[in-house]
Amino acid sequence: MPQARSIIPYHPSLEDFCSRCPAAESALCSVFDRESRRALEPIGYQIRLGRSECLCEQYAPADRIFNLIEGMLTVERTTTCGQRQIVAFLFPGDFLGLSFSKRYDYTVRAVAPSRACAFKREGFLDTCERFPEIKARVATIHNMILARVLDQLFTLGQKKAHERLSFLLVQLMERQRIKPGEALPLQITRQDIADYLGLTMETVSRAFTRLRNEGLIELTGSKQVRICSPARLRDMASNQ
Amino acid sequence: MPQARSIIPYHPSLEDFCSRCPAAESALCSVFDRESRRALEPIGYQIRLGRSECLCEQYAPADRIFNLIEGMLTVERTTTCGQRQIVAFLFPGDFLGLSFSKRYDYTVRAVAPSRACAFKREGFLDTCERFPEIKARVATIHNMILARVLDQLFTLGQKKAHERLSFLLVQLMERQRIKPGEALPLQITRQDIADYLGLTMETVSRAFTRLRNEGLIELTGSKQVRICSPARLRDMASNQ
DNA sequence: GGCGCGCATTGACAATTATCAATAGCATTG
DNA sequence: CAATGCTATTGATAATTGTCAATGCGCGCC
Repeated sequence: MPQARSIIPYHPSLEDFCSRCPAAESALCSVFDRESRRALEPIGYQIRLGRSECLCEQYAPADRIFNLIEGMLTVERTTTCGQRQIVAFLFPGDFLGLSFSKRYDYTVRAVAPSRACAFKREGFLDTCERFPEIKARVATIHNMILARVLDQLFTLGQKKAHERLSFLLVQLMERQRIKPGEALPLQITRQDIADYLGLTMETVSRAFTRLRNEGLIELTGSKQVRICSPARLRDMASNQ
Repeated sequence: MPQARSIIPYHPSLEDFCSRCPAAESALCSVFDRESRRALEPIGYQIRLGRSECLCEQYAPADRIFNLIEGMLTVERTTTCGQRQIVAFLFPGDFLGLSFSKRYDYTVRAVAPSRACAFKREGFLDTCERFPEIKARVATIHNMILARVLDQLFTLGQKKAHERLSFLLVQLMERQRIKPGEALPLQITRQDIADYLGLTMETVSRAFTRLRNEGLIELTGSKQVRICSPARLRDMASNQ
């Protein structure tokens, strides 16, 4: 398993980092004031990840928390017998690490070149103590995570292959704020999609073909989709 | 949808209620001292539920939180087209209600005659404010819920019918603290199991037969199982 | 005890998805 | 540009699960 390639100390230009951060308005740290941010400096890093490198690995001590700035990550679990389940895709602004136990329960892997802020867990929690808003924010995030996982659970339990794929496409569209008609960049492989939806690569591929034949999507490349009819796709995902 | 049948005001014998509560050592309220318990009196009820009656319903205003004392509940979501997904089974001592939004996202239904304590949400939260332990406790509970849902997600995404059933049986065994060899009371129907595991009733039935034929379980009645080999059942659930 | 009702099991068959294999597309590299 | 390797698509077939129907079992009710 490839590990993080380059780790860049957070200082000295943290002001720069944060003021130019593309995830600034959605990231957790946006609630911190300038002073607290300075307090975060000595415990912070910025991490760059290449494709398929890991931000953290299942069973490793959970001593850091992260904020994704740029790129796309998967949260996944793999069994000894090689089955992999992806439980989430993460996008810029997403925060991770606090809901886990002493050790990471999941491996977080980059599907595209990514950039993340990492903080020593303890120090970060100490800083958080001084911000009541942040607790509410973390609680909200946790609720959102639970809600998403429950949506996924419902999908895996009740839906057919093409419905599951519709569900994922709608979700990716919303999370990446793609407007109707705009091209949706997938970034992930068919295998990633399969491991998220509890299917095989081949079934996912056939589901793509089916949605294309029904005129719901256009495949403008194997990793780029145009959503022709978001409404009908949504119906496909939720209803019948 | 049948609603809660009998609602009994919490007072006047709250002391009695709590001191005799079979869920006392595991329930959330165990951290409250005598004084706080008195503060809960005016906002508390005790609710009795008959089979298939609901403690709360999807989309209803989430103004109450609950502690299950006796019986067994399902947490479920149903779509307009009639598909039902059970996301959890609840047992005495289990706490529910705080992770939800303004409205309940799920229906909570009794699968057996049950008894629960209900508290007005606001008042309960106010009381909680005075107990720092309770926040940690609630956080722990939420993490446990998330962990359980993720286990279920993994099962639905990666496992075959008989493996899914093994997973559920192991879980029921552990949650009800059944010792090896002891009879495991199921309480739930085959349909409930199917709706939890993302299968049909018939497939669940066949999975039972298969586990029986392989000598992992004995069916001592359609709602009572003896686990012959917990270890092998666990293997079946997790491994291959 | 007999009757009826609901739930569980089993069988036959259909639909869906997985598996295996072949081929195609596409990008990177020498 | 050809070669290579990886990913995606498609086809044929097998395995799994769903659907529909028949039967069995247990339990409460008269």
